[in-house]
Amino acid sequence: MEITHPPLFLYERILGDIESRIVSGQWLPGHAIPSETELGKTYGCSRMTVNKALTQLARKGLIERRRRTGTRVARPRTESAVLDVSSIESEVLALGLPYRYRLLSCQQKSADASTPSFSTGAALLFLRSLHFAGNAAFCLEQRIINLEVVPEAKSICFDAQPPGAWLIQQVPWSAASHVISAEVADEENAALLEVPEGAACLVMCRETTTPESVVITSARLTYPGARHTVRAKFTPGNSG
Amino acid sequence: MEITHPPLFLYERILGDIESRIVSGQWLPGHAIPSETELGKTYGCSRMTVNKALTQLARKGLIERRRRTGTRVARPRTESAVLDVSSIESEVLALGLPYRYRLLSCQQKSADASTPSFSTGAALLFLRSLHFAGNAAFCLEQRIINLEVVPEAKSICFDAQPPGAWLIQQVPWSAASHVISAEVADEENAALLEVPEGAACLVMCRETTTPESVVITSARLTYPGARHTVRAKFTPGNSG
DNA sequence: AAGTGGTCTAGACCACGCG
DNA sequence: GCGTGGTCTAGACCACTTC
Repeated sequence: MEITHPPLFLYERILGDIESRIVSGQWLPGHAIPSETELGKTYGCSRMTVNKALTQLARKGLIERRRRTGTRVARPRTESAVLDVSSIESEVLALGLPYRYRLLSCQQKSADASTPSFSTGAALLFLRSLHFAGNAAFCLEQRIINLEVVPEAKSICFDAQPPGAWLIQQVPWSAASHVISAEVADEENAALLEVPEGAACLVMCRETTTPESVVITSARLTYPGARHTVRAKFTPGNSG
Repeated sequence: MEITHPPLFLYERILGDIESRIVSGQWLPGHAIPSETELGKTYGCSRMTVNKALTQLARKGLIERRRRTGTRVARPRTESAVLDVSSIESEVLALGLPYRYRLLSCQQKSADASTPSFSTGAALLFLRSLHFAGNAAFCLEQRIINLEVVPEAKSICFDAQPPGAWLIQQVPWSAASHVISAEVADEENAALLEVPEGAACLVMCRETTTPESVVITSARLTYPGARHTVRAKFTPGNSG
């Protein structure tokens, strides 16, 4: 499917060409994109047409434009532009509390029926870790990393560095989907999060995928419901 | 605060002028906006400059443009562009289940310390209702409507029509903020939602405000955690 | 047929930021 | 200085839709 191309305008073609080079990883974050005049010559069109394409890409956040230095591929700053969740560390610091992180476990296993998001047999890295705000437990993270896509993760030590922070540096532009739900804490999670057994928890599951729809990583974040909320603000026209 | 306007470009001025007329309710949904050529004469500029402003407004979804018939103020189709929650009815229908609605209670009271979002003394309408998907309870809605802003609500019968569906027709463009959290069901809510007492529930609180930051309505939606999730999808560049 | 939006042009000038 | 992006122009042609 996905045959939506009838009479493509020139600026749409330019936009699509550049976007696919970025999203495929061919042009990595920091890569210099030709100037408007150069692209105008390449496509045999005026600078205004090129400008229209590049301006829209900049508004989307895929590229960063500066005078004199030119246009470069931007580096993703958040795991989700929808919910604006950059990292748990910055969430905690935004509350004015000191941030601390502890790795609970880390092991390598192959994908099977219990991990339907990953193709069977793929090498996976399973991580469990706790994030603290001040002295209180803030969030329990259960992370799976697809080593077929990010083999470098094998040789990284996640004792000091949370996997989310490392991954956001590694993986170029990618898509993410979220599902938020509510659960009561079982005995184990209650002990870890320092809440009574049966307390309500907010669970956020995030899956990040490559343009080819291969899951790069899945994160399951469990927050004590009484201590955490997800906020979203909307003023008309924030999506333009 | 909010003095960020130093050297405003002309297209930004045009865009802002039109946006504020829409968002203030001066131009209601359906209102015809002058054509590009007319606006070009009004502002003493070329059509391209007007086009840049109007194109951006159309991308934001505030206006709808059609050839020959011209440009009109769009009508909001969702209570939140961020979470894409149009109405509970369409949520249920999207699951392929028949939708049913029942009003539990409806009473008028004045704002006091228990309703900090509304200025003290304001006339408020309190509604409690249940939404069903098939035969199962889907969501408990606790709604407060500010009658100072929407006095028409006094004479509306919410027995058959959910308040959210009615409000979205009434109120023009407005801003909404969301807070999502988790709670366990107390005895009353458990009975209404047909879940065991102590079950985890997802609670979404939404406040819709006028441009002057007066709260029009507040909605507290309680979903059985096991039966409902909030989904958000993100592909790079959806916000451009 | 007429008027609308949509794209595109081949110029222009300016502001910025690096050398 | 000089090259970059950013805006703006005064035209143009086309597609579409209603009349």
